Formats: sequence, C-alpha cells, structure tokens
Amino acid sequence: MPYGWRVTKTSAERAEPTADSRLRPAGRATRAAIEAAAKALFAERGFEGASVRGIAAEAGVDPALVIRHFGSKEALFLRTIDTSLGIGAVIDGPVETLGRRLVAYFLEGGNTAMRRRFVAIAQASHLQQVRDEMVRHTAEAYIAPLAPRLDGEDREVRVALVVAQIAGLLNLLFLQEDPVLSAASPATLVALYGDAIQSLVTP
Amino acid sequence: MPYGWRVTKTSAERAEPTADSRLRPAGRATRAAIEAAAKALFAERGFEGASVRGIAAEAGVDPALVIRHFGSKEALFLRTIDTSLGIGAVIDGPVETLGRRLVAYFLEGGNTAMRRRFVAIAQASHLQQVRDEMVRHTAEAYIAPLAPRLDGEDREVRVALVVAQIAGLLNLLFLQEDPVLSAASPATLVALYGDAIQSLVTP
DNA sequence: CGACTTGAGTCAACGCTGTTGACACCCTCG
DNA sequence: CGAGGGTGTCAACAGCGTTGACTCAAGTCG
Repeated sequence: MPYGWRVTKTSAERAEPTADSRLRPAGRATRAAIEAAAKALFAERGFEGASVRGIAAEAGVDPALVIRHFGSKEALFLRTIDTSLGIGAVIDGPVETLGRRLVAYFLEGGNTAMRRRFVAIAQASHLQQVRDEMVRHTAEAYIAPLAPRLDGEDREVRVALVVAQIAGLLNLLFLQEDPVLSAASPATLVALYGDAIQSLVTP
Repeated sequence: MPYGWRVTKTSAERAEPTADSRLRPAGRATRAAIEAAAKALFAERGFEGASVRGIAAEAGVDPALVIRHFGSKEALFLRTIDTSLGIGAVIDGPVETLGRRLVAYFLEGGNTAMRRRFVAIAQASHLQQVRDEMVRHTAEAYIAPLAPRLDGEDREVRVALVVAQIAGLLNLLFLQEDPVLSAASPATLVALYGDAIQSLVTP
C-alpha cells in the first residue's frame, strides 16, 4: 500500500511506535485485554461476525480505543490470529512418511482451536493483507524448511502443491463441512489423502 | 432449495413467486438489468466490494428495488454467480487420464471468468448459504457422475478428496496468487498435480 | 366500463458498521 | 513546576443492508 507519499499520519501509523516500546502500564493492560477479547471473538464468530464494538465491549473499553491502539480492525485481526499452526514438528520428521503424518496432524489437532482459526482466516480472505500473510506463511513454514530436503526436480513447486492439497482438505473439512469427508473415518482420510500428498513429496 | 417447510415468509420468499411466473414486462426488464449489473460488479469487486447501492446505480434503479426483487444481497449473489464451472465435459472423459485433464482444464479456462467467479465465491464463504451451495455443487457435479465409474473402495470419499485437491489448487493459484505456483509452467503443474489427483482416481 | 387487486417503483428512515477528530486527563521527564 | 505525550471519552461521520409507508399504473373481473 502506497502510504509513503502522504504527509499527514494516519491513526494506523500513529498507533504503534514499536508495538510495546514506550508504553505505560495502563496502556499495556488494555491492549492485552483488547487482544484477548479479539482473539476470542474472531475465533468464535469469524472476521465479519465479530465487530469492533463487540470486541470493545468484551474488553470493557471504548470502541475508538480499539482503533487507536491497533490502527484498524484488519490490523487487529492480523495481530490476533495466529497463522502458524504449529506445523514445525511434523515438517521436521522423516520425509518418507510426511504425507500421512501431515493429514493425521490436521485431523487430530484440528477439532477446536485450529479449526476455528482456519475458518476465521479463510473468511477474511477478501482482505489483501490476509492473503499476503497466507503466502508468507506458505513460504516460511513449508517451502523454506521442506524444499531443500526433497529429491528430484521442481522441489519448491512440489511443496507449494502439497500446501495446496492441505488447504483444499481443510477447506472442505472445516469450512464447507462436506458431509462425505466428515463422515469418513480419519484413518481412511489419512491413508488415502496422505498417500496422494506423498506422491508429490517422494514421486 | 428447501423453502417449502417454512411457514412464515421472509422477504426473500415474498420477492419471488416462482422466479418469473407472474411478472409484468417492466419488472422482468429491471430484474434482468439488476442481474446483469450484479454479475458484473460481483465478478469485478467480489462480494464485499460490491454494494447493493452500487449495483442499483449500475442498473439505474433504486437500491430498495434490488432487495424487493431478490430478497437480500446474499440471495442476489447466489442467483447471480454461476457455481457450475462447466466441468461436465472433463468429468465425462476417460477416468484413466482424469487427473491431468482436470488440472489442464482449470489452468486453461481459468484466466478470466472462472478465476473471478472462484475468487468471488471464496470471498463470500462466510455466508452459510454459499457454503451449502459449494457442498451441493461438489455432490452434484463431481461425486454423482464420477463415483460410480471408479473401481475399488471408498469411491465417494476419493472423489471428495479430488475436489479438495482442486479447491486447494485454485485457492493458492487464484485467491492467494502464490508466487511459486504462479511462476511454474502450466505443463509442470498439469504433470505433477494431475498425477497426484490421478493417484486417488485410479490407485 | 368502472372497481378492485396487485405488481412496480420511490422515498425516507432504521440500526448497524469501521473510523475519525476534538477534547480532557494524568503520568513522566526535563 | 511546566511541557509533552500516552491514555481515554465522546459525538459524529459516511457507508452499509434492509424495511415500511406510500404512489402509480397495469391487469382482472363483475
């Protein structure tokens, strides 16, 4: 976003000196309260469903103060929602069994917290900054650690395609709540989809 | 759409007797104008970006008239956006080469119209009815025609997983505009991802 | 042919949203 | 002690989707 040419500062720029540098105790406390309320409400109702006024009320704070502290609802969302889904441990394991372990990871851990985070992020995908964050996360959490460990050609593309497979699975499972996939046993999904993913990891 | 069981009528139902049955010429014309304007603006700006007032202005009509005719912005979106992406011909072809043909289809045809429709639908996925429509489309356009033609076990689940793979590919390619996948050659994507899909069709 | 029903269209308004600017407070530092 | 700036409050803005009351004309029927 071309902010540079502007002379007057927007509230978004005024808001965060360095996120915590020159901050008084009172400010730090209300910031934390707002962040906690936002995390809860975004997870519960999604980006559109959670309003700035609702978050402010939950935190016991004036709505204007939310914007004052975080600049915008979008910025608050980005700071609040944790895009890293703790995938590190799975990625670090042996690549020969990565496919099934990936699917198993998302099926097991994803029944509550991760499911809600995924839905919230997916539903906020009309925001450019959210999409950028997804791309960054793909590059940082998947391509960077995994591509160097693969054999053969097109390693980065193949990892990106693995991410696409995972994104698609979570989409049908968590967002659309597809009845066929929801009714299938986790073991079946792990075996079938895990092997499909594996065919890109070790062709 | 299961409208019948409800007793009280919402404005959405009041609006459309049977979509065109008892309609005067004038009404039919403005309805068409609204639909055309909506189709253009939804595709151009997405669900959130296109406003009812904007659509009304584009159609040269009062904003209230848009709601009067279609019941709600959401209903207008559902009637306007064509979820069937003309996949029929690809599905009907030989299953032995389905994977690569599917990927090729979405890579070729998807540069303009389909790309915009996918983005618009994805960005409206916070609406329950839009998600329901996606599920219905999966069942109708993929599972129903394809599952009976497969061999082996878990045919419906395997088709659903194919849909997940496609959804994930389109997500990274069209919505997130992932730089790695965008830079890859279509031929590479067709070969790699097509075979990954094929591994679910004919294991 | 006139009366009545009913669809088409207009207008102002409601309640909601995210965001802003002016203002007062009070802590901290020089 | 005075100045500066982080902190909080308030009312208001423009935009959103949607509603209800209203007028007008077209179509139906006794």
